[in-house]
Amino acid sequence: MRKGMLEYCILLLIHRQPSYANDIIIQLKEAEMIVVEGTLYPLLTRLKNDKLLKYEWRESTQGPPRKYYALTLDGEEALRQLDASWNQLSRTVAILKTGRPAWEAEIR
Amino acid sequence: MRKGMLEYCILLLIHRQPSYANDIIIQLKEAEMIVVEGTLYPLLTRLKNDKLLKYEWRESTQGPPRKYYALTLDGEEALRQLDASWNQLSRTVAILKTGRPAWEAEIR
DNA sequence: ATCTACTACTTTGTATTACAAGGTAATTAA
DNA sequence: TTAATTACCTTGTAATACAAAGTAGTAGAT
Repeated sequence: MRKGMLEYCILLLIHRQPSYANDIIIQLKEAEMIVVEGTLYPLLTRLKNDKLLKYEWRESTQGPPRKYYALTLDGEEALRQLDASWNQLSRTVAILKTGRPAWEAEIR
Repeated sequence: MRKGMLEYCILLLIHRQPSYANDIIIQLKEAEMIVVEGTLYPLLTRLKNDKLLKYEWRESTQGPPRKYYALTLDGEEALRQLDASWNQLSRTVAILKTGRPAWEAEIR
């Protein structure tokens, strides 16, 4: 069920604050979405190639430098699209649960 | 983003009322989730093989007989699991949108 | 100085989900 | 008997995510 959600979650997260891979893994874990490196790195690379993300190298006080990712303008636009898709998906589930659209759920 | 959601949506729908393939496509379309035959039939077959669904043949007044699918006990249990996963996913998105869990969203 | 541990990033192979396209078979109507 | 309709099924492909293994830069201990 989580498939395809990861991209959305990552864009949400980076939209709040530029982050590097380990930041992202930790923050997703706090939101109870477990992700491993082997999933995350290829996805970040793809999002960068698709021009939704950009990155800059930043020095770390304890270890090698890190790629800090941030949204591009295209990324902001993609995030708005994904917000819309998520809202649509929520409505779909609500309809399928009740048999009618959520906005008329209160009708007796 | 919809990946993996289809199984949940189908179980939700069949839980409400036993249905055959075309019923399911129409009801999903009403809930604004578009699915085609080539996706649905293999999925129904898999869910049957996994013992989450069972079916019975029913005559139709205008055409060949139809396979009406219904949930098995295992299917009901799987649906409860998927409900929990969906609720978790909703919480995750809420957390990632605000930076904090939804249940403390009202704190000023 | 160099060895070790740690951190960060990367690659390869595999399973799963969904779609596109095309195909088979039963029923009804012309 | 042919054509149209309905219902179900199969094959090949793309995308997502994971497991596992690998590469390389930095810091600290000896």
